[in-house]
Amino acid sequence: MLQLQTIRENKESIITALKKRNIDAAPMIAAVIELDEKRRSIQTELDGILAESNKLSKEIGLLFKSGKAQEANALKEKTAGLKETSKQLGDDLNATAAALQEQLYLIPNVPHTSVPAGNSDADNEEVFREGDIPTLFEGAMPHWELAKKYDIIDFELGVKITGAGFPVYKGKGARLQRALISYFLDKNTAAGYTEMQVPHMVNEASGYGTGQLPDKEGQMYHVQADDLYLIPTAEVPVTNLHRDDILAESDFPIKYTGYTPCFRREAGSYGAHVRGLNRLHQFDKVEIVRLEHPNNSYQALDEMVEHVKNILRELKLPYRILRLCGGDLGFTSALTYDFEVFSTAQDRWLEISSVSNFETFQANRLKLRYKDENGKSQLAHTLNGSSLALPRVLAGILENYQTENGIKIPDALVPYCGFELID
RNA sequence: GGAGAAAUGGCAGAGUGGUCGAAUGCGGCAGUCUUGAAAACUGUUGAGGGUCACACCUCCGGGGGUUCGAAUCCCUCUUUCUCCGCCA
Repeated sequence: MLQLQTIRENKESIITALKKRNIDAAPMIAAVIELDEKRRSIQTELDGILAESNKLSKEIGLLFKSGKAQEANALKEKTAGLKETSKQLGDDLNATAAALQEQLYLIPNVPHTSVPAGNSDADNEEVFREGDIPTLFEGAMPHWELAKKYDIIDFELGVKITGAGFPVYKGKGARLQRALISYFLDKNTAAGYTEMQVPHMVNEASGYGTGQLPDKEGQMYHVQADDLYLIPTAEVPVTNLHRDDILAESDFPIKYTGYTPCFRREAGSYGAHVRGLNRLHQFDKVEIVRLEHPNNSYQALDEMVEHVKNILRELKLPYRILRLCGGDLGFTSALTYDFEVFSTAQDRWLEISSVSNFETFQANRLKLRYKDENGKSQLAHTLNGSSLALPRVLAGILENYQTENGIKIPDALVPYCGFELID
């Protein structure tokens, strides 16, 4: 959520910047400004009436104390009208504030100046590429066939017990999953991220805090009996750890990592690109989250990108980094780098990590602030990234490391797996 | 699941209808003293709206109500604690 003050002061530049997202924000901004002005004028009027009625109440108290009941009762009558008006104004104020809030929720984050214009993922800008794309032997398979051949992931069993998009990992497949989780967590904690285990369900306030609500309501599984949401990413519970906090400048940086399963309804997804591990309703992910001073957040973003690079380098997977264009940029993000691993057998790139700076967009919803050197409250910056999402890393490993004798385990993972080959 | 108690500023903890945005202690910050630090002493120290700045307004777990007036009374929800039951 953008800050009102920022909108008031930078109306034109916000509208211009949001054009990169291919939206005309002018009507929304105009609505916000109008509602804001209305809200403030109602507030001013209401404040005056409340001030008067506060004053009268005090006088009445004093009159009663000094035994002047008659005068007191006369004043009481005066307050009746004020009460009526203030009730009405109060209702007005609430309605206007709610409408304003609703309108603010509709406006996405302002893209960073480096974000390229564009409509779709075709317009994303490749900024880095590394690693050799292996030459596979004749008869190399995509991961869903490998999974079946070596009996390490069973999609049908998942369908039986739950439904499509809920795979069952078996034997060495399960062990490799666990190995990846431990390996990622170790890499992240070694880089100074504190490991956290958080709930896998969150309440509504948390959903609003990081921006999944109300924008992506239909993407989350909602447990209606208890009004809780299954998390679509660890970003939600981890970032919300500091909802409503006021930090000291010296608290920065705050760096967390956490492993969680992630649940996504993926309503409307279909086709070849959702085969196998490419798109799931439940998958595992290790996330990194940072809370930063605004002056340092872009440096932090670069550090996160370097960190993820190091992991992919160590896994010896061919990958590239894209700077997302305005049309592909998430609602809450100001700048996002996507990491993609090349799937040799599928001959396409698979997104395995997304690293973003949300600037103050989430912090404003979270009321996540810090005290600056003048003792004033300022919004912090929040960032997060996958480090890393398991299914597509697994797909990349299976497909790129396959040999005629089985699937080799990347050297870095052998100590975690306890075996070198899936055969 | 049943019975009872409670929720107040960063923390602890007073406050049961007006003089309370809230005593006191701890912590934080600034100053005095000191070569420096500690101790001691003095001052200061919640959040939000509003204003050029003041004024002013709102907030004592959330929501609603009673009253001229609510941290204080009533209703309701949530959470925590104690006892009982159940349980990985």
